[in-house]
This record gives sequence, C-alpha cells and structure tokens, in this order.
Amino acid sequence: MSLKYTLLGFLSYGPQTGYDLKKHIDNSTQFFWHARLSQIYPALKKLAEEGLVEATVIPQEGKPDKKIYFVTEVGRTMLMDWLAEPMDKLPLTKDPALLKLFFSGALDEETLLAQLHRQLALHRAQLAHYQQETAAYVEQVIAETGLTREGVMWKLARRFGEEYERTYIRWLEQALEVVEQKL
Amino acid sequence: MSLKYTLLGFLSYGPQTGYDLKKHIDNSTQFFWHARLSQIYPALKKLAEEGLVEATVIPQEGKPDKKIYFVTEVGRTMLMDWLAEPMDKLPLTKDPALLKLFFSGALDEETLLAQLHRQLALHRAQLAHYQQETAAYVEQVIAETGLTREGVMWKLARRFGEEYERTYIRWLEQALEVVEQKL
DNA sequence: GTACAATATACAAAAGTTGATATAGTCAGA
DNA sequence: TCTGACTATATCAACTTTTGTATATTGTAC
Repeated sequence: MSLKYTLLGFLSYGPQTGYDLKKHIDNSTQFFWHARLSQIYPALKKLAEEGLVEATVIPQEGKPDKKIYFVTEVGRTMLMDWLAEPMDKLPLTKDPALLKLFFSGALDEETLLAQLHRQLALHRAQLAHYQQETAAYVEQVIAETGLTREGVMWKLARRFGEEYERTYIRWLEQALEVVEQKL
Repeated sequence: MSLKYTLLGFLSYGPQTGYDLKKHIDNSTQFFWHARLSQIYPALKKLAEEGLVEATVIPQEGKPDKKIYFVTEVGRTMLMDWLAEPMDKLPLTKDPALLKLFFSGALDEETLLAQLHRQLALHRAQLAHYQQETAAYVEQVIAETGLTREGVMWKLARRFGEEYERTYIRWLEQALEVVEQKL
C-alpha cells in the first residue's frame, strides 16, 4: 500500500521512469521506505491500471523502451487524500539487529561484545552518511528544483535520520558499558 | 526468517504454547518484531518439521488440544549460531508515518500541523507505556524467572524503546516549530 | 447475557525478496 | 586492446512473508 504512495509522491515532483524512481528512493526515503526494482515496476503497472498514473513510451533501440510515468489528476487527488488521512496508530517496525541483541543474553561475553561493536561501527558510518552525502543531496535537490515546502520536509526527514542514529549510537555505547560490567 | 528465531528465542526460556508465545511477543519484542497468531502457528509447525522444536500435546476437552513446544538440541544450536552470526549491514526499516510526513509539503499548513500533533500524542503515549507498563513487565519477568543475563538484555531493549520515543518526540516538536514558522 | 480469555486452525490475498534475462554504451584497469 | 564492471532500462517466475478474516469451544468475569 505505502509503496504505491511512495511512487505517487515522487512522481508528483515530476515525470520519471521506474529506474529514476528507484534512484530517488535510494537517495531519500530509503531509510523509512525502500523497494527493489522488481517491486517498483509491477507497482507502476498497477497504478497505471487504476488510472493514477500514465506513461509516455519512448522507444529505444537495443535497450528496453523507456516509460516515463506521470501522475494523473485522479492520482494527485488520491495522494492528497492519503496525506491528509489521519494516522491513528504507531506503525510497527522491524529491526532484526535489535531482535538478535534481545536474545543475546545466552551468548558468551566476547561474541556479544563483538556484535555490539560491529553495530556501533555500522551506525557511526550511517550517521556520517546522513551528515555528509545525504545532506549534500538534499541541498542539491532543493537548489535544483526550488521546492520550498517540500524542501523543508526533506531536511526534516534527513534530520530524523541523524537523530535516530545518534540515539542508536548512544544506546549501543551504554549497552557496551552494561555488558562489560555486568555479564 | 527472523520469526523463526524469535520463536526459538522465546522457547529457549522455557516450553510454551503458540498462544503463550504470542503474549510474550506482544509484551516485549513487539516494538522491533511482531507477528500474528496466524503466522506463529504455521511457523511452529515448520520448526517442528525441521526438527528444531518438538511439542507435547495435552488433550483438552472442548478447547483445542494444547501443544507445548520446546526447543531441541538442534534448535538450540541453530539459535546460538544465529546469535553469533555477524551482522554486517544495517537493517532497512519501514515507517509509513515518516513516509507520509516526507511527502506532506504539498499539504495545507493546518492539516499538516494536525498530523504532526496527532503523531506527537501517539509517541508521548508510547513513551509513557514503555516507562510504566513495559518497565513493570520487565521487572516482573526478571523477578519470576531470575534470568540475570537475559534480564539485562530485556532492560536494554526497553530502554532503547524509551530513548527512541524521546528522540521521535523531540523531532516532532522541532518539526512543529519549523512548520509553524516556515510554511 | 455479553464479552473476553484460552487455544488452535485454515485459507485467500497482498506484499516483498531473490535471482535471472536482455542490450548497448562507457569507463577504468591489466 | 581486451576484459570486466557498471549504468541505464525493464521484465518475469518462483518463492517467502505478512495480513486479514473466519471458525470452534468452554469457562469466567462483569
């Protein structure tokens, strides 16, 4: 369901191919919504069947034809309705890493510490990524498209990622302390 | 895949029925791993086929027979292997609420503010829940079972939930400020 | 007397993952 | 210069995971 709106959302910024959409997703919503190409293309087809998007087909030789999708009026209305629709519950997320740590009391201390250190390194790298690559990307998109209101949301989303990583890192550091002293 | 280990993980604390497992999940891993009964029962059956768990069937009248599952040696080994297996990538999560906010630049300010306020209320409630119900539950489990090493992980996991909610709340508050001033 | 707790099963539909396939251009490295 | 890798672009089949809903029975709590 949400993938549908993800695609509509990005298409509302301007016409694009499925491949472009994948790029956009990887560069921005990846953190809170991701998808593979093999999921995106069928989803676009379905959106087209429902009349929410249409495509201009550009024939190419040798390569597959390019399909540039754009949102229809109906699609735009659907998107706006979804955006305005109140969210009454917190979404349930999944994090296999936390799950594993949760059950890791049974591990020997050395392995557990190794796991925690590994996670720490990953999250530190991710934090740096948000602060550098993502920040640059957001600025670039804003500069290019001059999306003022949307730009604000992009910045906020990036900032969420940053704060989330900081929290994760702090927590892992505390976990390391606890494990080193207690186990 | 992870559901399998979630079940093995809980069963490693002691024999239980599928129904019990559901309760445990709802009370603890729910935040980072959830599942429905209609997913749990077939998963248990599959685990049994693979020889990772076994069940003692206790006939009951009127009600369905009770199947108390327990982990086999093979199952325990699988679990430990999984726990020790290094995690080399950050898991990708999904959060439809963030997704919606990300695209909400197109919304009128009033609706957007309403959405943000709603989210804020939900996350404040969730924070309170972690601080009270969850904290009490964790203490109770620890007191009952005397799981020292596991207990540490339970506490850490609860704490993660708490910190996560704090971060979310702070972020929403900042988002409200930004939107009120900028849009 | 209505709801909920305990306990389990079944099945359809939707969503998501994996991995293969096709073609041509470009670009870096051996 | 040949090779291998990567970009651009899209499709498909097979499979796993998750969701949603329905069903069955008894006891107990309100």
